Amino acid sequence: MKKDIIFNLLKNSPKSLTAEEIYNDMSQTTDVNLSTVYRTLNNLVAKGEITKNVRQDKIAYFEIGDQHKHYMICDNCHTAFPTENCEIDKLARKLKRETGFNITSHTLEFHGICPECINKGTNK
Amino acid sequence: MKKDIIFNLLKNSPKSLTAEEIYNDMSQTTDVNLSTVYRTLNNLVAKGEITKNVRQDKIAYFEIGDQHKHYMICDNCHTAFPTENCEIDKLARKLKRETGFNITSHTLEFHGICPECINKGTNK
DNA sequence: TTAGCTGCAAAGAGTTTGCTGGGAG
DNA sequence: CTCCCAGCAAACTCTTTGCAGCTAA
Repeated sequence: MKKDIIFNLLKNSPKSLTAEEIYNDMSQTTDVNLSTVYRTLNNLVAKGEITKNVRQDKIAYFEIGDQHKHYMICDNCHTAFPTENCEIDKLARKLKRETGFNITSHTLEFHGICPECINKGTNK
Repeated sequence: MKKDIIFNLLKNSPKSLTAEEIYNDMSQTTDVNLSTVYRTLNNLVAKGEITKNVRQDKIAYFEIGDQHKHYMICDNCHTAFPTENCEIDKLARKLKRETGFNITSHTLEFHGICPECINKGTNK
């Protein structure tokens, strides 16, 4: 089942993946259609097994539900650097308490220029 | 100049606006084209006068640069409730110090169900 | 047989772009 | 006269959907 292949790709990836990345990867060993990838991913999201996150580039990134990560994204080379420590949960709980809003998820994204691009002076 | 109309709409709005909202609003008094709205908004963003933020719904929201706000978005009624206090700047400074990444902006978005929808029990 | 996967092609939504005419300085 | 602004239509990108055939239980 292609669902398993997709799930495993996500499971073994250290970073979140786009539908296209998954499609390209799978294509090397399996016969797949992009629609199938999207459809499967949406199924997994609906089941709560994976997470979907739309970034500033308007592209949806998927990852296994439990590997909650935030990223620092370089506006020059577009690399996404994961940030482990998420102190937002504290803030979320505080907001929940103060407003009665039942917060179930959040997204956080930092933008700027990564050290490498700063050194290379390749900033546009 | 339509740029001024657009800028003022954003200036007088308590919340961030989408290109379409701006277009609809302007259309009542002025003759405009959606492309013009987009083009003007992108100009303003390039000049740093306004800010563009793509949310999970894949729609770009614009606001005046200095009114930095985050939102709690109800997944049921889709209303966006602004959150004033942004403690992310602290985190950003810390990350900058630890990683050398020059963070210039960030986005934060909370998702869940708002008090009103919880009470009404209209959750799907 | 019944239900759930697929592939394929077409549709959709939001946004961008090329080309052209117009108005401001 | 230049140059920037605006309108229009077409193009683009990522994603979704309808339809039909297949496959597994």
